[in-house]
Amino acid sequence: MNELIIYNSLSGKKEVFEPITDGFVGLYVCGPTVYNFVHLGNCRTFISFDMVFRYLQHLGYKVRYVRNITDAGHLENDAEEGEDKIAKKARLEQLEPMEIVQKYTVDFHETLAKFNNRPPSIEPTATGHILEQIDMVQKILKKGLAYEVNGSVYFDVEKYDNEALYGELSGRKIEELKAGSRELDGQDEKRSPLDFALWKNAKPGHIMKWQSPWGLGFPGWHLECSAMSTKYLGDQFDIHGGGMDLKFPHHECEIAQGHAATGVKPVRYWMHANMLTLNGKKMSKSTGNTLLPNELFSGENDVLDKAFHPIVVRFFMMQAHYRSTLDFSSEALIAAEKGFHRLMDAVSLLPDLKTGKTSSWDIDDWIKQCYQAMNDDFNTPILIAHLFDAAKFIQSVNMNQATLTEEDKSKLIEKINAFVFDVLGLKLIEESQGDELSTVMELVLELRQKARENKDWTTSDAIRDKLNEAGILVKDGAEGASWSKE
RNA sequence: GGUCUCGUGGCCGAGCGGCUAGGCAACGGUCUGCAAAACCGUGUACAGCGGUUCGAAUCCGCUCGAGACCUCCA
Repeated sequence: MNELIIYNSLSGKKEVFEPITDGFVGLYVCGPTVYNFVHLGNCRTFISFDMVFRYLQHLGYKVRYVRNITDAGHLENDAEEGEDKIAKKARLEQLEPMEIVQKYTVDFHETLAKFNNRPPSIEPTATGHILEQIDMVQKILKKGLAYEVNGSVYFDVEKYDNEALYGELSGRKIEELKAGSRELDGQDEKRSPLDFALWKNAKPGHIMKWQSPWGLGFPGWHLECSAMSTKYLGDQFDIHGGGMDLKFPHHECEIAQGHAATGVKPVRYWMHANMLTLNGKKMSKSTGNTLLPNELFSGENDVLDKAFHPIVVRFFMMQAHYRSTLDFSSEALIAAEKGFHRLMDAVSLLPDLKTGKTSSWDIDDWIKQCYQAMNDDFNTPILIAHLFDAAKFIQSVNMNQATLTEEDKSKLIEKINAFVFDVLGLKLIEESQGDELSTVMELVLELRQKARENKDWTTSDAIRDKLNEAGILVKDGAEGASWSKE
């Protein structure tokens, strides 16, 4: 089998993946700030990395997957007088800040569970790691790469840039950044507009604050990820993921902080998932161009024509590469939904296939191609194309137009299940209408069969058409009729 | 304005120097009482204009168009 190749945002190239410790992978992904419901764009990133997590596990790696919950509300903007996002929401909803955090953390977990995401190995919170963050600030201060002003501590970007290289991830040069940055506010404490806060002094009235060597305050924008990834994965770890929009400045600052504090660059492979768009534009909380998962599942929204099952949405996302933007539309989702059902029908059919003395298809070659697709930077769309080839073959065997040996059948079952369920994280959508409907349908189809035997086509067609109108699809197969809900 | 992506057949979406991507839709066929489903077959698509090359959707340049980042956002 060929090697796993990952596109590393740091080098801008595909690189062979070599973990620091054989057989183990440290994976860190930036989690959400829990001050609002997660929208589908947020979900896409977490679903993408869930797939990465799953595939690494499938390959046999022991993966420690750390994803933070940002529950310390960072400021709304970089200016001196920003308002804490969680505190602001708490004021608007008349709740304690930690009630806000709890409410949206629960929503986040529930939503990702619907998408069949596996929970991360560790899900640390920012407020639970204030000491680690303070510790990291002190380390950076000791190295002389940060300075304190009025109870706040700022990272000295220019000084760091002299020794290391600031901007290597985002391809930015410090001179260009300086030229492009706005005028400083008159009372800004920062020496340079590029500097960023490691620790902020809490103004009177600021709710979420902690005691520190520099007085009462709260951690800076980017610090928590560095502190927590270092604590749980070490000074240097294998993969750091996140949304494309976090590349600059968030991840750039993480590199600078981590490097400054520990002396080594924190991450070997940087992975960035691309944006989910709606009407061709990035989904974004601040612009309101969003769709919430529950609006999608219920169909209660102005954007799409109907409701969609979370697993169908997951499949839709897997049909695009994680590094490409993906646009959300009814048409595209309906197409994905139909394809999904065709694939799952074949998967369900597989265990019942008859076997013979020969196989008319090269299963081993197919398996090889599936791994090749995934090993090439997690190319799920190509994997899915191969899965459809298999679906076609399964149907052919079912119709006695192709053959399959017992041995190949078990191989096929093993790998189809591995790729469809373990790696892509799909699952069969249960027709959960309960036994009542099933009993009724059994009776109806029985009556219809009687009519058909009597060649009473008027009655049998009427039953089928009426059921169809009610959203129940009747399919006449060789072994009798079956039904499914639309 | 700066930095960087992307523009593929009716729609979605891979590919990224030569070899059928795939899904949905459409059309023809097999099957069926008729349908549906399933299966078989059918598309000479790569924004435009130049260039490099034996050969370009794929590399280079320009033009047009879309988007992301440069302020919190996955």
